[in-house]
Amino acid sequence: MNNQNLGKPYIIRLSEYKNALVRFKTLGFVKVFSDNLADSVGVTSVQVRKDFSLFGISGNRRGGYLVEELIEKLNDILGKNETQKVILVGAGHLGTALMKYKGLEKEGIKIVACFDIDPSKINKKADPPILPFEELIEFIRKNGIKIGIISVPENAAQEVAEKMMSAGVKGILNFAPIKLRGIEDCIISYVNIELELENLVYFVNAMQKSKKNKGGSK
Amino acid sequence: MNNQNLGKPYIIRLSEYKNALVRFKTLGFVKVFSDNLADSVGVTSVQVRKDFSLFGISGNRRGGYLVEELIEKLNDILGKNETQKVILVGAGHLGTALMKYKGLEKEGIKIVACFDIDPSKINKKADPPILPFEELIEFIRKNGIKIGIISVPENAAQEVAEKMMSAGVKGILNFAPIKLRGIEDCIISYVNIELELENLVYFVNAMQKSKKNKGGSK
DNA sequence: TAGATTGTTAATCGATTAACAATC
DNA sequence: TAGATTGTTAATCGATTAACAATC
Repeated sequence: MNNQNLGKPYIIRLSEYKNALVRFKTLGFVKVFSDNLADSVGVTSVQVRKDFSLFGISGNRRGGYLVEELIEKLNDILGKNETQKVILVGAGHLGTALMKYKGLEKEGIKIVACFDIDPSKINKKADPPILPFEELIEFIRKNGIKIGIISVPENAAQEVAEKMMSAGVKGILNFAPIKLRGIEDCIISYVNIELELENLVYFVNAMQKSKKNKGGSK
Repeated sequence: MNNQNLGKPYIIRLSEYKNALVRFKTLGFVKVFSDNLADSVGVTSVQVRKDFSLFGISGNRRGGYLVEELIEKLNDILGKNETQKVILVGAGHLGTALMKYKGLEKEGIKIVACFDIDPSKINKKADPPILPFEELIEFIRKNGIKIGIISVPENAAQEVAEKMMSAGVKGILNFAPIKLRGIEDCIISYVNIELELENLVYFVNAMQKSKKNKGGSK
């Protein structure tokens, strides 16, 4: 995804290192080398050490890093000490998939409520509850929500974003395939599945062509 | 999604320009300026012209670009002249959302079949049909499929990828939150929702902190 | 001690932006 | 012609990589 999103690629990598470390820990590892992390995340070991040095994380020369300690430090940097409460707008197919997805909770991210304009989708007893769109602003204010996910159709996304921002949301993850106009102090991030596929199509085609032109040599 | 994906960020942008142009066209535009495209995609107009020049696309000095013609050229570059047939493995919540999603067809991308190991999910009459996982390799070979989407749990993703590649798939879009070991002539792309959210959490936290430290000034 | 690994400084690479020339 | 816009060359910026010093 490349992509089109927030700068600072090393933050994404820190999350990836952290996830790899958690897997290493379940395997019983006590220490790791930058090489292990590099392999697991698909970067070079220099990259790993460089990223760590950016945040003052140091290991033991010759002895690698202590898994437990490193996870702790990374969680601290990434702000993962407390569960992040996020809201979701749009209870369509994708929204439902996100609500049902267990992977988020594992990362300390909890969808605390979903909102939709379709009255037939409202279900206040569900977990997370699906509430009427009109209650969005009040809910955000009351619960101090800082992060929202948008999974509504393209033509509704901008309005949803504006309501979120007006109520105090500071970070939006937008699945609608459209650029949102934001305000200065809100960070907007995108996941655009069409775009990812189109990109893949282009590179697959390009590869096939270049192979043909080279007359079948690799 | 920043990020973690294929290089060449301008290809993603070309898709974005193309999408914007399609919208302009429905609004009745006959020509556009690089400034219009820049605004709509969220880049500068120099970026737009630079990207075009990379592919030998030129407009009319003083007169902008003809919408129709530009769409044509971009579609040509992006390989969008014929419908792209892709397959999907994993008919869980996310997989189902992808099958139901109309946005792909609009972009000339068609999920022609889905595969799952759970017998209760098989439905050969559905559109797209949901077939047994054992039929994956044969289907790919018979239909010359080049692109596959993986939406299975983390621990199954590598096996699925290997089966796909062995049958001739050259591009994979992976939704499982794990790095896949690939082969030389297959391009692997990632969409990782947890990672996007964790990234957002970090930057929202960072912003809040920096605001506090500056004593409330913007 | 020698070897393996970390951590940092400098070089390289690629992408974006600035400056400006071309021209309708 | 003057003004607006395109298109290109050069400068800048940031991220990655190479080289190497430090040290357990």
